[in-house]
Amino acid sequence: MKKVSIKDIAKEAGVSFSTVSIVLNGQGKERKISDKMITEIFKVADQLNYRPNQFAKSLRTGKTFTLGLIVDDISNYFFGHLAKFVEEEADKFGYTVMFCNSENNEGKARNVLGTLLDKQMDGYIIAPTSGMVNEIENLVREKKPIVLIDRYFQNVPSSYVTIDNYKGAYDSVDYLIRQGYQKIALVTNETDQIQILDRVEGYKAALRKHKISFLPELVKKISFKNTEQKTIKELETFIKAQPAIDAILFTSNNLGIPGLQSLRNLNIKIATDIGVICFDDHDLFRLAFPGITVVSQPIKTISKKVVKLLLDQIDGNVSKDHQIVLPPNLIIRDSTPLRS
Amino acid sequence: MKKVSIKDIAKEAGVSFSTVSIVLNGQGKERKISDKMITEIFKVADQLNYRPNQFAKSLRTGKTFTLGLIVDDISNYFFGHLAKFVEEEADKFGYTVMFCNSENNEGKARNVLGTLLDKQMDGYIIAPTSGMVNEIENLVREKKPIVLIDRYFQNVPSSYVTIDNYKGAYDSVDYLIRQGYQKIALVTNETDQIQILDRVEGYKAALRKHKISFLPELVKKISFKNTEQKTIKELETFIKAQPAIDAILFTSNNLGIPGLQSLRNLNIKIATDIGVICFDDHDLFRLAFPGITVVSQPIKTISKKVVKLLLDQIDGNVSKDHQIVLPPNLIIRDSTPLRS
DNA sequence: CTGAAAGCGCTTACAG
DNA sequence: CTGAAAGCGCTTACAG
Repeated sequence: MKKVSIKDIAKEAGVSFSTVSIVLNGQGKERKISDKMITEIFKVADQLNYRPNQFAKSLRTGKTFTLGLIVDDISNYFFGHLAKFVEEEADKFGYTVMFCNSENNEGKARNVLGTLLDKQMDGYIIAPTSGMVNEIENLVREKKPIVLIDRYFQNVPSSYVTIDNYKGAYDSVDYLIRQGYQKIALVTNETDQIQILDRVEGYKAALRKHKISFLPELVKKISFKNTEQKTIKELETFIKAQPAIDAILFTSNNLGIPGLQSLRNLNIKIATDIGVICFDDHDLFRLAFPGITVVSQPIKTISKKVVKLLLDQIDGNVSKDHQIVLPPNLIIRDSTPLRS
Repeated sequence: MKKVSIKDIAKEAGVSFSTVSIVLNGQGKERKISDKMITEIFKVADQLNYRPNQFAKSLRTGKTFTLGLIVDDISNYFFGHLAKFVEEEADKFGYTVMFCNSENNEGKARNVLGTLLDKQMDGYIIAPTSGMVNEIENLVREKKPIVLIDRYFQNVPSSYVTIDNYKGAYDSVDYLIRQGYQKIALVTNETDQIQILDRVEGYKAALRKHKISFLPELVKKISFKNTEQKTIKELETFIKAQPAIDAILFTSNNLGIPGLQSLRNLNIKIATDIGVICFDDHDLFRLAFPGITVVSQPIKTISKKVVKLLLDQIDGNVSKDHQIVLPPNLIIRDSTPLRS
């Protein structure tokens, strides 16, 4: 079961192996190789079940037809679906994808980026951790094809695709207030990542618009390092300490899901006792009873845009519009009824 | 920003590039390269920020330090978590993982396997579709490192890691009957995949044990090709047609989640009106109200075993116990109360 | 102790 | 129309 190479085909077909290479790469016609030779070579290649050695190819051409994807956590609803659609889209163009989880942790993120760089991906799709600014800056400077997702760095001129996070939060809070909620808590992560900061700003702006004063004690920040259990406990404590709260905006799934658990533990009824909105849709929110109102991201569109942007860079076509901000979608369910 | 190679280091350090290669591969000591040379070479490599070209390496050594993972759908709870843990585990040993979705579709599955083969993964982790028997058989015959997950082929002597699906279903139905349920429906997929067939067998066996006769009309089979909407509709029709049903066992998430939706649409109350158990845990089942009783798979353990088995094969250590069947875990929640 | 050389499997100017 | 040759960046016997 020896691996068959271009030489084996050459021997079998009675030509030099350069000719084989040319034909197999579809340049037979333009190089005026005789038709019968072309047919013959393809036949032999087929018979021997030839599969080109990709290393050799990559070593020569520098291309790998592989995209690197770094996300926080692939088992997360948002990133899992993103990964799926990215793979689907990349597959259409003959690319495969290699994924790594950063666990939202600087060290791990830098390591996996290093590994992907060593394996010379043709392009990179990265949800960057805060500490990666320098690495990303370098990649951009070196003109490596790269598209950031979910967040970006304001001072780094990279391509990215995100949603309008400010608007997502603004619309949610505006909607809550119109529904009659007044004491709206914000549960968010302790981070300087732009997508989170924008959500916080959107929250504040909506309060301002309605002349409701911003109360720092209604904002709870959770560390990325928390276990889910710890988050649940912290949220219980927070909610108990602020009994006047009549609604909560969670800035992510990772917060909203334990949040639901905390509310259940405290025996606080969603909709009846408290309004709830969460960023990012999820099967749970769709099917929970009551259904949870969410700010949903158009994950499929994001994935398509990301792959498009990246392949354009790889192919040397500079996209003029390489920083894409998509509109979020407020999906109203039963967790935010009119406040009586 | 030219890529620095081993030659650049050699020139800088004033030695031949073979020496550099030897030192960088940590064989300096045993090849008795002088200590100062070793230090010098490492220093230069560091200064020049040298990163070895992996193609060249792979071309010579045949190793890629990459594992290929083929799952039905990475955005699925079970496979997403599996992928995460596999990556985590592989990372510990210096391997990265390339993933592909088969979409449970023969053509796609065969394609992605071909691509991974071309890219010469060091090993393969595959949730095989039914049509892949021949491909898997070939891989096994060619002694390619491979471990199947979630299901396997009875006539192919490959490594695999699954749970005891028969027992999972048996225990669930046995439990339901002890709780007083009598008319237990089974909602499953239309497939000949072993993990599903085993679940069906477990269901039948438990009925037999309790001398409840098996009624074919209580079994609903759903096609993998269905959209979620179609499944919801089909399940509504099925449930309406069998009003005597007092419990349902769903053999997978992809069935249970639309199932919950169907029940809601029909205004049938889980726990009060009907008992529900589903295969594979999920955030939704944990936090739904009422919480859904599930047959949970030890995903982390599965992932560890899979990677262990695969790396053993890669390293040429034949594991005696290469077909692992782990016990499932019946997690009892509120969807299966004592039937009054 | 260290270096020259072959070779992994390709692609691609170049020559004829 | 087709082939000989160089080279991508490494590793690894082999020689001295």
